[in-house]
This record gives sequence, C-alpha cells and structure tokens, in this order.
Amino acid sequence: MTTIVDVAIHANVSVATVSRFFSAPDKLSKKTALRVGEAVNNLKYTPNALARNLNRSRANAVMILLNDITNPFLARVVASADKVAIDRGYSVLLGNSHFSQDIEANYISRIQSRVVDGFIQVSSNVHDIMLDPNNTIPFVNLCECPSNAHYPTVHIDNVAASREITELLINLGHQKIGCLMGIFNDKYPSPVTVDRLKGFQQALQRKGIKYHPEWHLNGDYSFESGFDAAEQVCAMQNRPTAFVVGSDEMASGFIRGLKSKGIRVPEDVSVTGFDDIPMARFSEPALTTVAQPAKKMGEVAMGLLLDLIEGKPLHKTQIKITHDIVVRESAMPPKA
Amino acid sequence: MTTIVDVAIHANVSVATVSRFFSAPDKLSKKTALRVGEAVNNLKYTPNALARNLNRSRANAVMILLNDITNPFLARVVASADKVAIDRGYSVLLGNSHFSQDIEANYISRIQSRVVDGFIQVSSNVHDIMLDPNNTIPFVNLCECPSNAHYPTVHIDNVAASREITELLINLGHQKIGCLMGIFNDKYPSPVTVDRLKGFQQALQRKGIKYHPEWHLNGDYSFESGFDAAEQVCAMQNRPTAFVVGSDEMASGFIRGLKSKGIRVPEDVSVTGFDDIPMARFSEPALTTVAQPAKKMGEVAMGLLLDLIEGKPLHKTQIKITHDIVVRESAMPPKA
DNA sequence: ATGAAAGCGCTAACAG
DNA sequence: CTGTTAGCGCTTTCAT
Repeated sequence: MTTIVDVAIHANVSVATVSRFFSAPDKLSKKTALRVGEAVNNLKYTPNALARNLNRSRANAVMILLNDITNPFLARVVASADKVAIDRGYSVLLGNSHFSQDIEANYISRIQSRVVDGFIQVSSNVHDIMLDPNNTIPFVNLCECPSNAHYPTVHIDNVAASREITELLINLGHQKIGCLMGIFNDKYPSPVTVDRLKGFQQALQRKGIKYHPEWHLNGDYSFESGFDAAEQVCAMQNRPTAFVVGSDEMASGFIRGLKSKGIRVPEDVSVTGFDDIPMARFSEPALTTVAQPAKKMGEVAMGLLLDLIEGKPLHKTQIKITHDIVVRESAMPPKA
Repeated sequence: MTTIVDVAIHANVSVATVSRFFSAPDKLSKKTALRVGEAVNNLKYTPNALARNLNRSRANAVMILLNDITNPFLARVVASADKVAIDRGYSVLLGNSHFSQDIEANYISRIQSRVVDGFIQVSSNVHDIMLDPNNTIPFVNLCECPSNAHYPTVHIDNVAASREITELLINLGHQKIGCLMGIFNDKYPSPVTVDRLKGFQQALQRKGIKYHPEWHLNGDYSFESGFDAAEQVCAMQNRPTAFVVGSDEMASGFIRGLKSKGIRVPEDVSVTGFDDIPMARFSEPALTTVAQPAKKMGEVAMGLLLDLIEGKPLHKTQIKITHDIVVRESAMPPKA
C-alpha cells in the first residue's frame, strides 16, 4: 500500500503538506500543490479512510437498522435516505435484522464500537443505548417510535390515518366493518400496529358503530398472511361488508384470498390498505389506501440524523409527516 | 470516550492485557480476566473499531454495489448476502447507485480508501480498479458479468435460461413469438440483456422459426415500461401469440397493459417472465417464468467474496448457479 | 506556506 | 501469563 509518507518523499515535502493537499488545498502554494498532485497521481495514492477516521474520531458513515430490506416500503425509505447520506458525504451501513432482536442487538454493539456516527432505526425495539442518558451516539427512530418516546423521531400520525381511512368506509355507507391488523406478541409491541388499531376503533366509536372482536383478524403484514386471513372471512356467518387492513401487501393477499373463495372485491367486500407501495396501484382492484410518503420520510429522517451528528442547531426533533388518503377501486358502497 | 487505557488503569493491568481480554481471553488467568471484565463493565467500555481496524488494516466490512435497492430481486440478493456477512462477522455497506455511473464511481473511490475489505458488484459497469492487474481489493460480480470477464463471478446461464423459456412456448405450439427486452443504450450494455436476447434468438433459430424485428419491444425492466409496451402490441396488425419478457416486473406490467386493452392473457397472448420474484406468483395470471435463485446467489457471492478476502484457497471463482423453469398460468397453447 | 512532532486507540511482536 | 513498546496512516497544533 502506498501511504502518505511515500507521497511526501516522492514530492519532496512533509506529510503535513500532503495531508493539506486533501483537506485544505488552498493553503498550499501553487507550485507545491502541483508537485504533490503529480506524486499522488504517479503513485495512485488514496488516503486511508481508516487512519483518517481514527484521529478525527468520525466514521463518516451511518447505519440504518430495519427488519427486512425486502419489504418494499422499507426499501424505498432506505433508497431515499441513502441518497441524502451520499450527497452529504456519508456511507450507509445496512443493519438488516431479519426480524431477529439478537441480530439487531448485535448491530447496536457494533454501533457502540464507533463504526458509524449515528443510526436510523426503523423498528420498535428499545435498546439500552437509547435509554442511556449519557449516550452520545445520535439516532432517530423512523415510523416506529413508541408514542411516549423522548428521542428524535420521524413518523406519520398513524392513529389519524387509520381513523380517516375507516371513516371513508363509514361515509361510503358501511356499518359492518372488520379489520386485519398486525399481532401483538412482541416484546416491544409495534407502535404502528397499536396506533392503526386505535384509529380504527376511534372511527367506529365516533360514529357510534360497535367494534366486533370476532371481525378482528390478525396477520403479520405479509401477502401470505393476508391470503390466509381470507379463509376466516368465509367461515363468518355474519360477514362484514368492509375491512380495514394494516398494510398494502397484506391487503393485496387478503383480496387475492377473498377472490379465490369467490368473494368479489369491492362488490361483496370493500378492502383498504396502508402505505401505498407501488403494488397498491397495480393490485386488482387497485387499492384505496393511506399513502405514507416513504421517500420523504427517508429523506427527512436522514437529514435530521446528519444534522444531529454535525451538531447543527435543531428547531425540532420529533417530526410529523403528513399522510394522504388515496382513493382507488377497492372500496365502494355496500350492496343494499 | 473511555479507552483501553482507562480500563487498564482501572483493572490495574497493562493495555495489552485488556486487548487480549477481547481477542484472546483464554490467554488470561481467571483472576485477571475477572478483574478486566469488571472494569469493562463498570466503565461500559467498547473497543473502538476504528483504531482496531487501522492496525489490523482490515475494515471487517464489505460493500454491495447495485443500481436500485427497491428492485425486489436485488433486495432479496442483498438480504441473503447480508446474512452470511453478519454470520461471518462483517458489516455490509450499501452502494446504491440509483442507476448513476457517477455515484457508482464515487463508491469505488471510497472502496479504494479502504473503508471496506472487498465488494460485490451487481451491475455491469467496468471500473479501472477491476481492470488493474495490481488491484488488491477483492470483489465479485453477481449476475452482471460481461461474458469474457476474467474476475470472480456468480451468475446463471442467461442464454440457456432464455432459450429454454422460449422453447417452452414453441413446444406449446407457438410460432409467432415476440419479445420485450431491455435496451442497449448503456456504455456497458447489460450482459443480462444481451444474453437473454441471444437465448431467445437461439431458440427460434434452432426450431427454424424466423425472428421478427418488428415484434421486438424494448423496456427498462420496470412495471411501467411493460405497461407502456403493451400499447405497441395493439398497433400490430399481425400480432404474435406469445411474448418472452425479460423480467417479471416488466411482464407483469405488460400483462396489465394488455388486459387494459382487452387482450386476454394467456388466452389471446401468452407471456413469460424472468426472475421469479414473489410477485410472479401473485400476478394475475400467475407468471410462467425463469426462476433465478436470488437467495442462493446472494449467499454464494458473499461466501466467495469473504473467502477471497480471507485468502482461503479457492477451487473456482466463476460460479454458475442453476436456474429453473417455473410453469404457472401465463402461457398456454395458441388458439387454433 | 511549510515542517516537526505528538498523538487518535488499539494490536502485536518481543521480553520476561 | 503479563508488560513494554513500536507502530498502523493520518491530522493537527505549534513553530518557523
């Protein structure tokens, strides 16, 4: 490996000068700058980031912690966050936990070893580091912050969003409304799940409609779990005319399952989704859903994190992103 | 920040002992190990990876270079590759180029600064570093290697795969077969595109079927481009009875476009895909396609890369992965 | 404008 | 089994 010393010798200057060539080129005279530049080219020298980072004690990298990079919503969040990171000179490390708390914890310990300057967490696990009042590693939670969290956060108002999409169904004339939501068996129940259920119930309550526990189905946000849940709908003798579903993928699978059982959507049963991933538009029928602006959320979260890292003065660290209700084809008034 | 020195003082041992506590704990007596462990806990010490990496000159990290993390096939590749990386103690940096050669080149220069020990490239751009006979940074190309590449590679036989899926159509009785493939306007034409077209043409030729350039449509592998391509099919007075499409997403969009124009699939036109992403199964009709084992490819590529990095003796560095033809519903015999 | 030198925090001989 | 010490490659005062 060619080092800064090689270049210094080659250019007949001190290592300090070579260092300046990269970090403060304007402090060099034209002549020396030229000589150094030549040496750099001849020797094909690239500064060693490891060494540089060590004495700057900055890694110039951030980590994004998430459960599953193959989730299309998360992938879009990562893509947009990643873009602002590179634009600002940072690398991004993937912290894909594959839904394992152990793996996520392992990532946290790597983070503590300073391989990154901060992290974005897109999951709801709570780690010691996040509770430690002496913690110095910046982080922001995206989408999944417990509602009482005191740390930086970027999220939509899931309660309101879920309430609104439910109200849309009610305004369409539905009175018998079921839901298909996430399950609650985690150590740290997903705030997303909690809030979306809460919004659903709020809407019913406000309109004086009874919540039927027997119409409350559970899934894990996947297409498959939606497909499977459809089975239970068939078994219902008194069937809802509409379902609020906690994610587009699950809604898509649910619709597919319903159709395979001969139940038409939206003619027999209306279905709504959540997230507005690309597939929502291409599902048949196209999904009426809540749009969560993945791109914007990724950008805002990364922007916030980098500001935190760079010590910029911050106005606000708990940022609410506005959602949208997207009306397409999967919901219509109930048959008389 | 608490450093190794703090711990050493606290435990009344030398820094070397503390270092050994982490790298070779069995070389310590029970007593000292205990003392050090206590100090570590009390001080909440975590070794600084930056410093460690510097004098080991190893980053314990690898980069995955790709065009778009929101591509479901790539996301699955990354997820599986990532899994073997963490299992072997490495972090993975995302090199998401957003289809920009400049960004990819920028990542390459970061790589040269030694922030990672090696990289997997899932794109077809050729960089100086890859041609440099003196290059010491290990890398492997996944899926997208030019066929004459001399460097490590993991890929399926795209020519054979494309030929086989075309033959399936021919065996079904189709004689008028069109295709929807990628375009060739890149500096480094995608070998994937080249090979899939070649396989398509080979199949026709072997069966003595004429290749009709006017039935050759172009897209960019996206759902949208498939949808748009369907428009051109309507305009054809002499229409093929089947199309070989270069990716599942594009095939899916193509089918959707066809259906929106009143052309039934597969009754009027058969369509095949490529990749077998999850959506292929859920598309309507479900896609007959070539299965490219994303999970396995990611694992093999990462395994190979880490072996390379760790200097393990290698039997083979150009690895061919077997594909499968998956028969579902989107292809049937042509109407008489 | 440039150089000398003291580290950044840790590892790895080499001694003992 | 444990300690001493010389770096890893670079940045950054402090002088000049």
